[in-house]
Amino acid sequence: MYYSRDNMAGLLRSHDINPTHQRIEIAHALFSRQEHLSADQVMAIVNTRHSETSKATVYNTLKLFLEKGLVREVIVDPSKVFFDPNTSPHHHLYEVDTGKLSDIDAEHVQISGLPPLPAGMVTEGIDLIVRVRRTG
Amino acid sequence: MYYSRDNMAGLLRSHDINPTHQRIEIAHALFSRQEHLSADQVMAIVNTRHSETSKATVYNTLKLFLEKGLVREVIVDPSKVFFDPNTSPHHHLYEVDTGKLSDIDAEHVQISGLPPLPAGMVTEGIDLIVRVRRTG
DNA sequence: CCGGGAGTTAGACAAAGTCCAGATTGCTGA
DNA sequence: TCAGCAATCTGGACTTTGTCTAACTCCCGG
Ligand SMILES: [Mn+2]
Ligand SMILES: [Mn+2]
Ligand SMILES: [Zn+2]
Ligand SMILES: [Zn+2]
Repeated sequence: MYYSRDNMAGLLRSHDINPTHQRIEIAHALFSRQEHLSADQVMAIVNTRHSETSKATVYNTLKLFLEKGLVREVIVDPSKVFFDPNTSPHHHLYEVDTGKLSDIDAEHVQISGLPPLPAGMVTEGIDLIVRVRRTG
Repeated sequence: MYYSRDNMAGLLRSHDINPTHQRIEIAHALFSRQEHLSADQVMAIVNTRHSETSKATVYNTLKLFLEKGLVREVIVDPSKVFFDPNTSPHHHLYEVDTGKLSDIDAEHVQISGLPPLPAGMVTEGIDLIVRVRRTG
């Protein structure tokens, strides 16, 4: 298994993150599933096993992962942030009824005709979210 | 002035909304400015004048406007929702440092190569957000 | 061993938003 | 005119998501 707990320490180190027990568990929750998880979901997953991890540590760790570029943030639900272990360029499909969030490969998506940026500004990212609903 | 208080009643009626005093004030706050406002900002604006409007009414009214298609929601800041009086198709430029949010006309923007939707799904909207930061 | 820095923790706190039961408002029909 | 009624509004309690802090634990080098 590529994203086994054992491999998490190396992954963390390669992103300049000191691998502690809690950080390994949190990384494993995200990377073994390859899903978009909220902080709450991460905490629930990590704490079903053993050794309780505190809320503060979950939030601290997710923020650290974000700063170090290990995960990315997806802002799509007005009430919570999702953390995304997939940092390659991609877009999102959001089912508004169910809250289900899935990836859209950026490879074949073309965005053209954007106006030039205001001077002194640099693009940090372009988020494309396709909001869908079940027909009815 | 096109978006005077006097014209708000008609605008509300044309969207099947019973124009009450509070609803007119809230619509006026949004439409006279043509800006993206949070619920908090709306409440602050409405209450600088007279006749306090309660938090519950601000939230209820904004949700009603949303359902009736009078305004749209912009989800871009993880901590609060912005309400947008511009319901024509357009995209957004978000300055992550300052929180400043501005419109990008959709007219010349082309998005191509999106994969087909899952069966039984219909697109509710496509949100494109360009996140920018001041060079430094 | 011991000291110190990095990491973790409980729990208080804050901000955004929801909910509810009671008060107000503004019609309407007698 | 005005009582009755439905729609709307309200204060305030509550929930959820996230932040902060001061104390505690862990671990490593000397
Ligand atoms: Mn708000
Ligand atoms: Mn929040
Ligand atoms: Zn993703
Ligand atoms: Zn807009």
